[in-house]
Amino acid sequence: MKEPDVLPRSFYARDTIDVAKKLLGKVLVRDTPAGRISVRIVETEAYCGPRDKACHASRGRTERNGVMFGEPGHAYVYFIYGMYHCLNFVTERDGYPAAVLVRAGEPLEGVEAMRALRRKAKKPVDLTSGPGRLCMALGIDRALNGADVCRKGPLYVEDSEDAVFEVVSSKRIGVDYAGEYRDKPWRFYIKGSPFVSVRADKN
DNA sequence: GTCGTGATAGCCT
DNA sequence: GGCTATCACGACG
Repeated sequence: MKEPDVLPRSFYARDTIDVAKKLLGKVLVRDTPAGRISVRIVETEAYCGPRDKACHASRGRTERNGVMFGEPGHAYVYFIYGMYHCLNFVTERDGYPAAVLVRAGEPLEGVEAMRALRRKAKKPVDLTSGPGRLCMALGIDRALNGADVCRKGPLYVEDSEDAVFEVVSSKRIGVDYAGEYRDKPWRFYIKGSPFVSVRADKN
């Protein structure tokens, strides 16, 4: 069996909504000293640059969101609600601040390692169904902010065989403050996947 | 099963 | 000082 390719920088260096859709079904890999953990990405959201009021970059460049202003194909990891981390991939051209939030995955490899990192998950489906949960299960924190995900390292994304699935779009979660951008249908997930986040069916 | 609420701290005004 | 790209828990039934 041929080794899967790591998604190249050109994959991320294009329209953010495109990237968000195309990431569905791809394999997110977390290499740790304790072993390899991987999930199939089943849910994403697009945050489309300075005009998108839901995007952190809409209030200008800061220490926190600086990575988003840089080269595509890097991880933008931030801390939220005083407790959780969220994982994003920087998109578009260098200098244009946009990113895709990875909201949920389907566990593939390293399930035991994920369970150890997320003792509170009662069922397998609770391991990675939500942006905060996903980061817990994969041991992702701000140490990985800025990491290059276009080559093998602690964090990267592999291409996958083209599986057949239907993509559903809906409003993004938790962005009610974003004015006219609140209702943009920039959340995408794999139809029927039991691993999408808990608020999946709200629209 | 669904609903409401509290936790908790970094970030920005 | 207010807000946040969330989650877990307990109260219901």
